[in-house]
Formats: sequence, C-alpha cells, structure tokens
Amino acid sequence: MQPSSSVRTAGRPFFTEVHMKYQIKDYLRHHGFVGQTITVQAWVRTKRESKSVSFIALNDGSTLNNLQAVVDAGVVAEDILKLVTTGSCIAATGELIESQGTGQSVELKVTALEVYGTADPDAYPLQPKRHSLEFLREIAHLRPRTNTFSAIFRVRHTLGYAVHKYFNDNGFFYWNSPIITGSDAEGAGEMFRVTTLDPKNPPLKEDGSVDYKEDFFARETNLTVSGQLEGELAALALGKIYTFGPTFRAENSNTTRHLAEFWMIEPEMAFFDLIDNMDLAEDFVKYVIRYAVENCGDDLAFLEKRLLEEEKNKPQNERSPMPLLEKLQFVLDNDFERVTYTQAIEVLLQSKPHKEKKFQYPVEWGIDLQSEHERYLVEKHFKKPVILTHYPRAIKAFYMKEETEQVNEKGPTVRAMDVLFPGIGEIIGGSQREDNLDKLVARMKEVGIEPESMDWFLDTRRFGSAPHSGFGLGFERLILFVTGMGNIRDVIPFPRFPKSAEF
RNA sequence: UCCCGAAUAGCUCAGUCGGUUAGAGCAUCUGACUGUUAAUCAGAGGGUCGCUGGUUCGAGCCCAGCUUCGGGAGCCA
Repeated sequence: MQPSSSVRTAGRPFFTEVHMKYQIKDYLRHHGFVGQTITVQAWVRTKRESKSVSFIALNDGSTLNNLQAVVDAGVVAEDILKLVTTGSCIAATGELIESQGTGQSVELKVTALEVYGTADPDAYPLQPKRHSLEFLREIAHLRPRTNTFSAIFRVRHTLGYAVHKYFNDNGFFYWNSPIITGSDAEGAGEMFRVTTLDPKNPPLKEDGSVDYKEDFFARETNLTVSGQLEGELAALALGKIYTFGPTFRAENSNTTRHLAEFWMIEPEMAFFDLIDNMDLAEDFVKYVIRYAVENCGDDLAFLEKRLLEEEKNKPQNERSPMPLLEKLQFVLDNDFERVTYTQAIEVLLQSKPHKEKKFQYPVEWGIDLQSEHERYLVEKHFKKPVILTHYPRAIKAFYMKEETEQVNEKGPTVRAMDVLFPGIGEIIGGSQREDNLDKLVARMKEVGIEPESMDWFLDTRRFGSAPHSGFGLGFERLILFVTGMGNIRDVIPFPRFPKSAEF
C-alpha cells in the first residue's frame, strides 16, 4: 500500500471514498508516510513527562507496536495534556518524522491533540506493568487493551480467516449447521436446554412431567453439541463442506482445555475414506499454522517472549521443550506419526512408566486412553503430533465405520482417528462414517439410541448413501497451541465455563 | 464432580512461634528533571487480611463450613 497524496492532511476525502482509515500498523510499515501530516486516533498506553517534552505511547490495536507521540512543552494546553493518562483515548495530529531518539524508527511530532475519552487513573485497572492472567480474566472486557490479549486475538482472527481460506481454496462449501437442535441422541455430552416456558410455572402433562408440546418449538430443544450430523447431510449433497460455529457443552468441566461455549470446525467429505481424512486433517492444520506464522510474526514473537518470561520461574522439567516459533516450525516440518490404537497400546506396554508402574491407570487393549497415556505417546515417545487410528469399536461413537480390512484378533475396531498435540491432547477427533443403513441401525440399537428418533439422519443412508468421512477440530485448542497459552479461557474473548458467564 | 494448593493495599507479593501501631515493589497523587522507552529522583495518601462461625486473655496466622481462584484428574474438542 502506498499512501495516496489525498491523505496528506486529515485525509477526509480519501477516507470517505474507501471507508477506510490508515492505522498505526500502516504508518509504521510504510516509509512513504514520513514527512506527512497525519492524525492518529488511538489509546494511550503510557505517558512519560519531563519539563520540556512529553512522550505518549499510542496503540490503536492494529498492531502490537506503539507509535510514539512527542509533545513539546507549550504545544498543547496543560489542562488538556493532563487528561492524557494510561487508558485514555486521543487524536493526535502532527508530522510523522524520523525518530530523534533511539528505540523506534518514526514518531509523531504533535501539533494538535484532542481527547476523545478520559480514563480516571484511580479507577482504570490496567497499569503499565505486568498483570496476572487471572486478574485480566476478571476484567475480560478490558483484556484486549493489553499486549498479550490483543496479540492473542489478532492471532485468533488470522487463524479463523485461514480456516475459511483453506477450505474455500480447496473446493469446500461453508455450511451453517443449526445452533438450536431438537436432536438429543448425538451423545457428545450434556446439553443446554432451550425453552421459553416459565420455569416457575411450566405447563404439565397429566403425569406431572413438563409438557414440551406447549414450548416454543413444541418439543424439547437444546443448544448444539456438534454440527456433524447436519454436516453429513450436506456432504452427501454438496460433496465437501465444513461448518465453523459455536458449540455448547453443559459438562461440569473445570480444566484448562474445556469451555462450555467454544467454536468448532467440522469438515465432512463425501467419497473420503479414513486415509483421505487423515491426509486432509494434517494438511489443513499445517496450513492454518503456517498462515499464522507468516502473517502474525510480531504477535507470535511477543507471545514467545512472554512464555519464556513466564517459564523462567518454573523448574526445568515443566518448561516448554522449545521456544514457541521453533515449536510451530517443527510441526510444519515433520510428518505426523500415524499409529493404530493397537500399536499405541504395544508402545505403552513396553514403556518405562508402565514397567515401573508409574501410570495411574492400567494399560491394556480395550481401555480408553487416559491423559497420561496420550501425553507419554506424544511428548515422550514420538515427540511430535500423533494420529491414532482404529480404536476399539466399544469405546467410540455409534456412527463410526467398522474396520473390515485390518482385522485385529483382540476385537473389532472402527475407522476412527484422533490427532493428538503436545501440551493440548486431542485437538482433532474424526472418522470414516458408517454408510451402511443396516449396520448403522444395528449399532444404534446396541448403544441404546432409537433409530426412529433420527430418521432424518438415516435417510442419508437410505437414499444414495456414499462412503464419507469428517472430523472436528476445537478452534480454541488450536489457538492454545499456536499462541503457547496455557489456559483455554485466555484465547476466547468471553469465556463461558461452570459458574461463569459474565460480560 | 474428585484430589491438591491459594485468597493480605488498585496490581504483584512478604508477614517468623498466635502478641501491642500489618509491610515492600509497582500503580496513583504532589514536586523535581532538556529526548523518554514499564523513564528517573524525592515526598504523600491508600487495608472489613475472601465470607461465616469457633478455639484463645489475644487470630492475618490455629480449627470447621462456605465462596472464588489456580494446578491435576474425569468428561471431551
């Protein structure tokens, strides 16, 4: 971008034309602005004063970097300058010049200054100093004004954009699955009920139970726990689709990697088998990570520094094995390790912690792998992302296709795949879907789901069924990995978790 | 939900064996300073020690319950 001559002063005509304004990011990046008179509208990070000159660090959120405004004594009335405090919002007009001091390349030599909004220093909670993440979580509405959180949310945006770009560029259609669902058989977790009935005085049936026929939708409805089933309908019509939307789980989960409201990306593809599915998952994850690395360099470098700082006080064995950017590059440069569940169990049985009885949970074929087992595989044994496939049928969802080619003497397996990331655990869960109507119905009956209740879903198998696959990726878990943050509540603007839905 | 730990100034924390008036750094305010980088220097103000109850002559400190937060586990993405 080259600055147009029409922005030489306040630039009104130019801005009006394109509905766009230059931001600090532009002024810092393009040398062509030097010598021009500009107006910068931004929030004050710090003000440093001496008798003859004041320095104001300005940040407008467009970039991690501040623009330094220099106010010579007498240029701005004292009672105005007094209102310029940390957190206040101002418009500063002046010439952008080569910096007269060290530490920045350009600075704004202020000739006029307007205060948009003051920030009472006694009341404004953000100080020009380090705050704990826990404290900032309590003021989630002001978090984005900090370096750390503005960086996180710029990375979050970039990853979200990369998701849409990847799928669009590869022939996928963006499909909006419903947020309110009447389906109660998805089995993915506890659900939030959606109702307009009066909780104090709901209409009752003769047997005393609530009569949902009287409710808004004339049936029990909940917030979605997954868009997969609706996504399957789309894949069997449009070919390749993905959903990217909010997902709700009413589980009483109090961990650093669970939220009650989170965003999930669920691609679903007709004519994809398990191998195609794995190939897609790996290529997709690498693409969006690479996109963030290439487009969020400043922010990721800052987050890497922050992480190093934070881990300084930790013992060696609790620190990250490599700096953030190196870790991301390592993931991009290496193939994910693909192993079957049966092979993984073998590895665990041969492992030191198993032989020394260090695992809290016993290892044997048929168990659901525990966190400690996944961590050993990913962080100690393979030391890179792992795709685990062919889990025992008994521990996986009803819709997964049974494996008929790689038959295992220990028991039936399904064409499932989980992608495990170091420090995060399961970041992707997916499978090839059971496309045979009779087998699917039989399996539903086995696990206690009434096939009639999901007749609409079974129609996909009844009419023109096709082999297909898909997976779900937790968007916040991806952001955790890319930003190096430790708590999922810090990578979503307004985290919802048990006992917390403020802001 | 389970296990472990924590809660002291606006923020981050110290507070010895239960003892008299609860401290520091940063922030804030006032003043000083010719270019600072989380500026520096001097001074000042700032506390229901999470809540409720108990033990004790006396509780920030000991005990119980509750609340919230952190770490781990389960559920999962």
